[in-house]
This record gives sequence, C-alpha cells and structure tokens, in this order.
Amino acid sequence: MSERANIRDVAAKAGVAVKTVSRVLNGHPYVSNDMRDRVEAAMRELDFRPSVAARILSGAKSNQIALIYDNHSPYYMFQIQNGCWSRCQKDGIRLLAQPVDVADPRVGDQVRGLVTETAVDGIILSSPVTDCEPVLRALDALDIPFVRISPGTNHALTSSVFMDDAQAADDMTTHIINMGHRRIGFIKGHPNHHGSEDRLFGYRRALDRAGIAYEPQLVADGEFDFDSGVAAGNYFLSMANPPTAIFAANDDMAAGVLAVAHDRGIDLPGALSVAGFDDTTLARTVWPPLTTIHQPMFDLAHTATEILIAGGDINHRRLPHTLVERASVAPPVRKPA
Amino acid sequence: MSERANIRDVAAKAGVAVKTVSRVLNGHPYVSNDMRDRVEAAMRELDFRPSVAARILSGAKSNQIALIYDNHSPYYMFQIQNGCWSRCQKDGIRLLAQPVDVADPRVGDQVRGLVTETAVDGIILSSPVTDCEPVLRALDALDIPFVRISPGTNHALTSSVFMDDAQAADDMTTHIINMGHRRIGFIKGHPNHHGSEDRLFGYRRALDRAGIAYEPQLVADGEFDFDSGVAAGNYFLSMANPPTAIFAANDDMAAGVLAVAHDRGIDLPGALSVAGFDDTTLARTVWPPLTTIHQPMFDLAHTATEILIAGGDINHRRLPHTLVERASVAPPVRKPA
DNA sequence: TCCTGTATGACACCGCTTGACATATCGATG
DNA sequence: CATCGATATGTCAAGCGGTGTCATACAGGA
Repeated sequence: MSERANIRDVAAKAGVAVKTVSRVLNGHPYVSNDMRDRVEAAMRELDFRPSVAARILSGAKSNQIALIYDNHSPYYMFQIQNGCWSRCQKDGIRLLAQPVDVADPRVGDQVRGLVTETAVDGIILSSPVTDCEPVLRALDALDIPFVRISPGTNHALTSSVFMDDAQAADDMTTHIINMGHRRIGFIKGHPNHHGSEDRLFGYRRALDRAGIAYEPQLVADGEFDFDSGVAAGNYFLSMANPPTAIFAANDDMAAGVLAVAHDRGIDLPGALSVAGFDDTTLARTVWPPLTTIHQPMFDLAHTATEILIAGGDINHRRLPHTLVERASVAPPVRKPA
Repeated sequence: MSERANIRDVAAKAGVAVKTVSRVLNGHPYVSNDMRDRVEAAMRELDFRPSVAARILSGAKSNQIALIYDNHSPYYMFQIQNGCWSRCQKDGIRLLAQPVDVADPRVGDQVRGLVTETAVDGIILSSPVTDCEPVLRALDALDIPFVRISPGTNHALTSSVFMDDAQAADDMTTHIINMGHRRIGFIKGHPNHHGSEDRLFGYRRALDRAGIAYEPQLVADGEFDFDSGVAAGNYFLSMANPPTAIFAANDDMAAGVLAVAHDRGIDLPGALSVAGFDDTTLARTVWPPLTTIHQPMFDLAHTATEILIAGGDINHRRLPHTLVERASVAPPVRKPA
C-alpha cells in the first residue's frame, strides 16, 4: 500500500502482460473491452499512477506543455494561465508556466533547456515572447510545435490566436465620437507590444472616417502602466485646450488618467471622459468604472491551447472583442459660458 | 549537433568514464578541479542537457517543486508565483504551478497524482490550500516535504511562513483611531481564509485598548471581493449614524466602499476614511489611493521556497508587515453644524 | 487455403544514477 | 620505510517504469 505500484504490479494483478497494461493506458485501439475493464480495475485497486518520467524516457509523449511568458500585468497573466489550464485539464495535460526575460541574452538558451530537459510536447508563447527572435529561433531548431497568443509579426509559419486590436480601437474611438466628442486624446501602449501600434492605427482610422483631423499633440506615449497614465494625464490636462475625452491603450493607464483628474477636481465623466482597453479587474474597481474593450484573454489562451493539443495544420484564429460600456465615457457637458 | 548529446557522449568527448561525468553533474566530493573543468568544457561544447526524466527514473532528486494554490486574486498569485520563482531560479529548480479546487472532493487524489507522476521534491502550499485537510493528509502519506504560506491552523508539524495579521489589523485600526475616528466600520474577509479572523481580532483589540466599545453592527461580512465591498459599503452608508471610517480586510473590498462613496457623492477622505489591507496594485490605482497594510507576498513566497530548498528542521518564520499611508485615511471633518 | 484485422505477449531499450569493487596516487603515521 | 587512510578515477551491472518493435495466435472473409 505504501509502496508505489508500477505497471508490472498492475499487470501481475490483472494477470496480463505489461504491454497490455500499457495499451490500456494509452488508449490503444486493439484492446478488448473485457481486457480493458480488467486492467482498469487492477489499476484502481492499486492506485496506480504512471510515471511521467518513465514515459518520457521511453520516447513517448510527455503530456506536458509549457506556457512561456514575460508579462508584468498580473491580471493578464492570471487570465492567460487560467485559459491554458482549463483546456489542459480536460485532457489531463500538465502545464508548465515558465516566466522568462525577453531582454536577457540567454533566453534562447533557457528555452532550449526547458524543452530538452522537460520534454514538453508543445509550447504556448504569450506576448511579447511571441516576437522574441532568440526564442523563435530556438523553437524552430528544436522542431517543436508552438502557438502564439497575440503575436506581432504575423508570419504564417506558426499557429496563432489573436484579437483585432485595430478594429477594437476603432470601435472605441467611434463610440467616443458618437458621444459627441471631437477632441480625443490617445495614450499609446508599450512600444515592444505589437498591439500598441494597431490600437493607434484604429484610433486614427476612426478619426479619419469621422472627418476629424488627426492632431499629433493629442497622442501621448505610454508604457501600459499606471504611472505612464498619470504622466500622460498630466500632459493632457495641462494643455490650454485639453481634450474632452482620453482613450488609453489599456486600463492601467486609464486609471492613471482618472487619478490625475480626481486630483485636479475635474468632474468625471462630465468634464472628462476616459476610456480603457482590456477590461481587467481594474476597470470595475476604479471610479467611475471604465468603459473599455473587453479583450478575451481567457479565451485566447484556451483556444491557443486547443490548437496546440489538436495538432494539425497551421491555424490562425481571430477572437471577437466587445465594447463594454460603463460610466467613464459620457457626452461632454458644455461649460456654462 | 542536431542529435541530442547524452552523458556517454560527454564522457567520450572528455575522455573519461561515464561515472565521472555523473559525479561532476551531481557535485560528488571526490572530483579534482582539473577533471571538473575538463568535463564541464565537454558538456558545454556538446550543449549537453541532462535528461530530467532519466534522472528521476533512476531515483535521484527531480529538481522540481510544485506550488499548489487555489486563490482567485490575480495580484496575490502573481506575487506568490514570482516569489517562488525568483528563489527557484537561483538553484536551477523547476517550478510547477498547480491550481486546484479545495472544494473538490478529489483534491487529495489530484495532489497525490501530481506528486507521484511528476516526482517533485517538495511542495509549497499557499492559502487556503494550506488548510485543506485532504491535501494535508495526502502529503503526509506521501511523506514529502512541504511548507505553507500563511496557514491558518498552525500545527507545528510543518514549516510555514506568515505575517502577523492580527497585529497588522491592530496597527491600522490604531492608526485610524489616532486620526481622530471613533466610529470605525470593519469588513470581514472570506470565512475560509484564516487571516480573516485574525484581522478582526486585531481590530477589536485596538478598539479595546483605545477604550472604544465594540459595536457588532459596525462589522460587516465580506468575501474579499469588490462586490462584497460594495454591499458592505452600502450597508454602512445607509446607517442613520454611519461610521466615519471603514477598514476593509482587503483592498478589493476597500475599493468597493470607495465606489459606493463616489456614487453617493460623499467627500473622500474628508467625510469618510477608507483603509485596505494587502497593498495590491489596486491600492495605488484607486482614488483616493488606499492607506493599507503591505503584506509581503513576494517575500513570503520567496522565504517559503528558501526553507523548502534548504530542507532541514521545521521552521516557522514571521515576516514583517508595514502600514503604508496614502490618501484614503484622514482626520474626520466635522460637518458644519 | 491464404490473407488480413484483431488481440496479446516477450524483450530490448531509453539516459541516467548507484553500488560494489578495483586501482592508483599521495601524505601522514608509527 | 612500510603502512594506512583519504582522495581520485574507472569498470561493470543493475535498475528506475514505461513504450516500441516484432512475434504470435486466432478469428472470419475472399
């Protein structure tokens, strides 16, 4: 009881060959129902757990996949991990969550180490590792299947899952315009994240379509964190003719703008509308709750895992976003002149 | 180059016995410096990566540990994971982050599966898995070392790392009292999290010491999430004689109170002080930024991992908390009567 | 009767560690 | 100086717990 049962014990108990147990274990086709039942009973009785190590060593699949990430947003990573998880669980696949530093010159090596040492069957890359050349090269050389979540460079060589950042930004900008705003500030995202450019693109496209001239001074740099949102907020609200609405490329920065506005005693959302992007927990938590774009992180990860597990051909899947309207975007109130 | 090198290749390349390479690999004492250098050079040249699987199978340590959690706070888990990570990395130890559901009757089984299948060397339990009987029993039976982060039941049988929840709550309550408040509401945490009780205890102790009578109607139930904070906020602010300050057992609930206050147009922090607990990103993000207790999650996890890796005797370590003062707690302003 | 599909078994092998032994060198000890 | 113990390396075989390959056996259809 205390000693751990191995496949031979099971075979003995069931009175069959070791190989047969192995067949049952792996769902091999040529096994009679009788036999399967008998073996499974023996396994249950002995509380048999196949050793992953032994399996790997003998050249089989490891039933393990790795999620490689380098993202400093807790909420984002939590969702991504959970998405991968939920899919893995269904097939009893083990998930190794592996943080890396894309700026470290040894990333390629680390990834190679991970793959060869743990013998994972496949890899999921989350942004921005999706566009880390050394990692991509290592993975190619290793000849291991991988799928990328929200990659930037969309070369057709690998499967990927993503949302339409440009369209989403366009949607939001249009929404703001429809509320009656004409001067709309935009805060860009971190330059190493590809989505940033797309979001800016969508903002400009919506402006264009509405016949509103693009003003470069209404676009501020940002890095996806609260502090850069604060900085951008201060920049905008110090202008002689500040925008009546600010659209930040993610929720954290939007929260920063909100903080600045509160600090300056600006009436929200009357005197200033603020929109976010991502729909993290922050969006609901902050005051006023953020009108934002819901990025389906969980689904993105879930789908990526699905594709990886299914194997097969290269697959690109776009997932839908939604604009979630809360209280932070409203029609501008004219100052009583 | 493309074929993966094994220990025999290394031995051949270095012109030594396989056994010697193994000795180097495992830091065996009787190896000369010359030899070690030679072998290591060969390993580097061949880009040799010892197979973890083979190692495990032959009875050695796996150099893998698992972090088992069931916590729905992204920020908390992010910090915990990172803390474990940073320590593991130093020793080249692989970390398996494994979510479970403490309410699932099969948790014990799942944990047993994890341990026997992956052959991890040790386990870190984060709250509330720290107090999940089936898991604890499984681990005991498996005879595998584990350490607990912020456990409730503090039986001396296993190592643990924690903070002084009661003292922290006491500190905060005292801080609020010192600001001039006498009617202080408290929002309890989730009942399955042991820290909840301790925090309530600290609140009462501080009240006692200050000679303020404990009023049960000033204590509301909560579940550590934003919504329960909103509910509690509404409860308090609907009272005929509402508290002038509210101390929530975590930041999320404090944010909920803030939202209610904003909604009702209550002046913050003048008419209502709000304090949180944990010092998550939320605390800085919200308006006004929360005065809160900094819980050293990263350090907790780092230390837990340290203890696990070090092995040795049972060890209980208390880590210091700090009260971080931001803007959400201020002296009450008397209403102009 | 021969062949093909189904069902089971025997056995080597994956890459590494470990233990039992065999040597060999080197200083210290009596 | 002979001897002994500590240090340093090698040989060999066994084994960890599975899976792949190949062989085998029996069934029914052509």
